[in-house]
Amino acid sequence: MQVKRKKEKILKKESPRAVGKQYSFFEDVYELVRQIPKGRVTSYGAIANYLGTKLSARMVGWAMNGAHHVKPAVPAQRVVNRNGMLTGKAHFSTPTKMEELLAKEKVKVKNDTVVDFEKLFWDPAKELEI
DNA sequence: TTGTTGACCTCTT
DNA sequence: CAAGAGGCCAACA
Repeated sequence: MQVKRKKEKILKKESPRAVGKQYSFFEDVYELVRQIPKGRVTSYGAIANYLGTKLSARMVGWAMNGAHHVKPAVPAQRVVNRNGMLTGKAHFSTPTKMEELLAKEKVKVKNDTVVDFEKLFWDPAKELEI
């Protein structure tokens, strides 16, 4: 994973355990998510896959869990599951926050699912050319 | 310190 | 075709 891992010092209080490592899955996830273009979306699996461990898509979700109190803000609303469903909307400040944020980016959401998900899908492996 | 859980994905029955 | 289980890593009790 040749992600632009800037030697930032995030994960201060977020990942006490990761402090010793300096870098972690989370950091890479945040970096990647921040690079998602406006109006585009991607999936947990794609991120996990890009980072090398496609089997740890769950961790991407965990990373998002802490994304709320991380700065700069991580556009977690652009990350959905494989079906384009807003599974993590419940974790936002309000259940509709995620949908609203996407709406501002001209991303249509219907029944908690991103419309034209396949078209708006942003594959990091391709866009960033691993 | 060990065990359970979690915003998921994929393979197997 | 539908349902179940496994697997990754980190946080929390």
